[in-house]
Amino acid sequence: MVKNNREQIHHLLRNSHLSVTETRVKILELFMKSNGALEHSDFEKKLGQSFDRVTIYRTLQAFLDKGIIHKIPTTDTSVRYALCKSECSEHDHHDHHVHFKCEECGTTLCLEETDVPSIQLPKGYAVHNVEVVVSGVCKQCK
Amino acid sequence: MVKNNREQIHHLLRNSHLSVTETRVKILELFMKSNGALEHSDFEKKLGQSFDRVTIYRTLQAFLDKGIIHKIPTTDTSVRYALCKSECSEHDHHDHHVHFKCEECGTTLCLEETDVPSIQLPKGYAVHNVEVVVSGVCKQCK
DNA sequence: AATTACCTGCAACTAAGTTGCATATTTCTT
DNA sequence: AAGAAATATGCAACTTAGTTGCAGGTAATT
Ligand SMILES: [Mn+2]
Ligand SMILES: [Mn+2]
Ligand SMILES: [Zn+2]
Ligand SMILES: [Zn+2]
Repeated sequence: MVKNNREQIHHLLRNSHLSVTETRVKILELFMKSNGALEHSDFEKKLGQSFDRVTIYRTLQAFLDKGIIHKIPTTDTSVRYALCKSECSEHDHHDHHVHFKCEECGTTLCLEETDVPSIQLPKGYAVHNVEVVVSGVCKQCK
Repeated sequence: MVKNNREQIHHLLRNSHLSVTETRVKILELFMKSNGALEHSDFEKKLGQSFDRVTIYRTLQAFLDKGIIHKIPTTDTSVRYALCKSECSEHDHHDHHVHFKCEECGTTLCLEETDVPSIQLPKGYAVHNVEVVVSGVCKQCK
């Protein structure tokens, strides 16, 4: 039997020891139905003014802490967020996939199938994490 | 005969069709003597209040446009800048090296010797640029 | 030295992010 | 199912980041 979204979300939140609130459910629904990564302003736009800005900041921070979402690096000041699809948990993210930013449509995608390569650094550096962000033109825009 | 810094800077600016001004020289000197990448607040700190914030923004933007500096992606809202050591020019950056962020001291470094690997994306994506940011512990901090 | 081109500082504004605290909502306990 | 405890939210107030127009200043060109 297939769980519906609401149920999934409920379990996700409970497993992360977060209480189930309207804001959190709405934001998770947004993540689930959206194609690419989302940035803060997307939430303000898509949720209208039904939720306070501060609540959205705090919700995203909570999701990050619990390993529900991850950040994607950018060269501008925006911060992009996407759902963790692997089994991330509190303080233990392992989203070892490549991210793609389309220069045409602006969408940022998680390429779950594309692993980050291992990088050989000069002697003396300890590597903890490798982020790869590719930019170019996406399938849709070609 | 070895050129001194001032002369180098002068030539760099003239070659980029930028006039030689105090702000630009000071900011380039800062880049040259600093170890890692710099962010906007570093300039305000290190230059004191001798220059207007706006001037610093515009100076960095001009350097970016001319291929004198490049940005380094981060997962926070800060933007880091570093000198281009390869032969970048107006609207044509090619800094194909890996960046390293130390989790201990916070320094962000250009690892000029470490090339970014080529990445094989799923069919349908056109790749224009690949950014690699490694985090971990640097030589000094180990 | 004068003219032109370009750069800078200021003011005013918009957007982004943080913190403390009172109130509201959710969860736990009985 | 009701009350107590724990947690989340909204608001206000504040800080930091970034943008734009414009007047005056500095650098380059002749
Ligand atoms: Mn991702
Ligand atoms: Mn670099
Ligand atoms: Zn696209
Ligand atoms: Zn370090």
